[in-house]
Amino acid sequence: MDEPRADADPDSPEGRGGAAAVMPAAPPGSGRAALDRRRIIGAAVEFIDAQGLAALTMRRLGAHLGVEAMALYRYVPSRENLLDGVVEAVIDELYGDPDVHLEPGHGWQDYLQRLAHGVRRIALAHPEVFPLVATRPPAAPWVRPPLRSLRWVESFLVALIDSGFNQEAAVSAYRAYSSFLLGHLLLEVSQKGVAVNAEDQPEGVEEAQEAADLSQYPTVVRLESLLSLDESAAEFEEALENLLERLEVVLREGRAPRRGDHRD
Amino acid sequence: MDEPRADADPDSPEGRGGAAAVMPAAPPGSGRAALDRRRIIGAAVEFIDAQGLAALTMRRLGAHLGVEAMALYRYVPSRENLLDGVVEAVIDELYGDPDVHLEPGHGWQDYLQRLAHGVRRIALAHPEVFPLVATRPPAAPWVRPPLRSLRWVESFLVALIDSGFNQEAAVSAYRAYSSFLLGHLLLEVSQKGVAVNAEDQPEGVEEAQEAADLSQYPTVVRLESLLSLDESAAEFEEALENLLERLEVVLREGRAPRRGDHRD
DNA sequence: GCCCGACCGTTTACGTTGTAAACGGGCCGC
DNA sequence: GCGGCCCGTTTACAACGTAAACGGTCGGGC
Repeated sequence: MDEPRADADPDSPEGRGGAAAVMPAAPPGSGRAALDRRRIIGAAVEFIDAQGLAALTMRRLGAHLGVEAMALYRYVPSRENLLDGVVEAVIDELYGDPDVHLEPGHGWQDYLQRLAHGVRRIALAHPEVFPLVATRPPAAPWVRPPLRSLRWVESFLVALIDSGFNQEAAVSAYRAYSSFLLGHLLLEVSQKGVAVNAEDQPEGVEEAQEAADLSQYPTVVRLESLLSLDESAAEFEEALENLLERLEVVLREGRAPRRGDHRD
Repeated sequence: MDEPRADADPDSPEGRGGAAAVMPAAPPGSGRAALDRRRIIGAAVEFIDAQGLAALTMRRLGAHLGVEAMALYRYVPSRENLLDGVVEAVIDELYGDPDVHLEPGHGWQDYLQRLAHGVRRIALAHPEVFPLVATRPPAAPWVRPPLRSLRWVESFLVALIDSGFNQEAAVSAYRAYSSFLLGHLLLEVSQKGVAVNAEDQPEGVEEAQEAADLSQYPTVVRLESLLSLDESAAEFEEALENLLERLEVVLREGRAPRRGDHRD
């Protein structure tokens, strides 16, 4: 069971080394491993990946670390702050990804491609965490999900400006890129979540009743197999390429991608 | 304060009649208004809009309705189910929107435009509810947020197929459309949420410290005013038009928008 | 006219949650 | 060797979601 497939998604966790996790610098002989903020947050990520966000409780997380709940409060001021830390830790995995670079050595398109796939890899590795990445209120208005890190925003803007984008175009590209990633990845992980929930209760009774309801929606029924196909990887790639092409036009025309209404 | 501006966003709540709310059919002389599922869900939407999702408690919602918490359980099996109802009620506001039609009378582009703006109006009217719309696990894999209603999925597919899209193209368009809406609107409401939170604590101390941190990100600092500009309406419009153009090409070429790699 | 069961909101109760506060033990420098 | 500090535990409490029992207020059958 669970063997890697030939046509595996290059961003899926199985397609790579396996645990691309946050890895709290493991215990190098430290006996039982001392508690500290990083270890706690790492354990929280693990826990959410395994049990889901709703199951994360201070007491349960404590138990997972072999400690009482209150011990966590010496390193983490509150559960809310812990969740902020979880979000930060997860997107910080980008720094450890050898395929994503802070500086564009091979052009801005290569840079954006690598960055996008890096974020997608994170989303797929932590499907239960990603909705948190998507919805937690950002620290500042211009730090947008899912790229919620000043360092990446800076990197992004510099990369594009250095490649010839003017300021307005770079900022505009940042926004378009953010919504592209957010929409595609949130949809993808939410769909994945449904898939695993669905194989939990194959009861039969509910299925029949649900299918009966469907009689009012003949087109949905007719296209059900098409609709159920998971082509997320291809769609992601296609939409990303389309976005890059759009940005290329913007760059070549040297304008901000404003209301240009060339409708032909 | 709070007066409508000249360049008002046509999808913003102030730009239209005001409360586009769910309106639980008001009390037509029924004294104190009987409890029922619709009224409870309507009150929940109101409550979340006003106080935020985290503040919604069975006891508080009961109090808001002049009733004890346990009374709600006669009409709603659980808080989780109540939230599902909230999501459903909010997207069902689409049916009451006179500018959105279930059937495309003026072509598929008009149909998609109206639908998109209808959803955007809902997102802006209920910014605290929209993340719920975006992240709650859908009932079936092909019911995607934010258009989480079989009736609208059916309507969407029929509209496109009747307009000449083949089945694959219609399904593909449904996916692209969903992620477009999800990404743009989630980003927009999350940004709006930060804006209102930001004007709560203008302390000065934190601001200075935060600004100090920014010294490492000179480009972000330099572009701060550009980054803070809210051009959501224009960006939404532009991305929507781009999507429609893409779909138009797909339609004209009579292909499914698969891996076509014409890279020129 | 009376009574009875159905409806529907209240009361009470329980286990779980996040977190404040007091506690105590083991290790360190003096 | 001993006082203080670091850090995990204990105890405590208010608030939560919800199960169960309760009671009042009806409308209809005898």
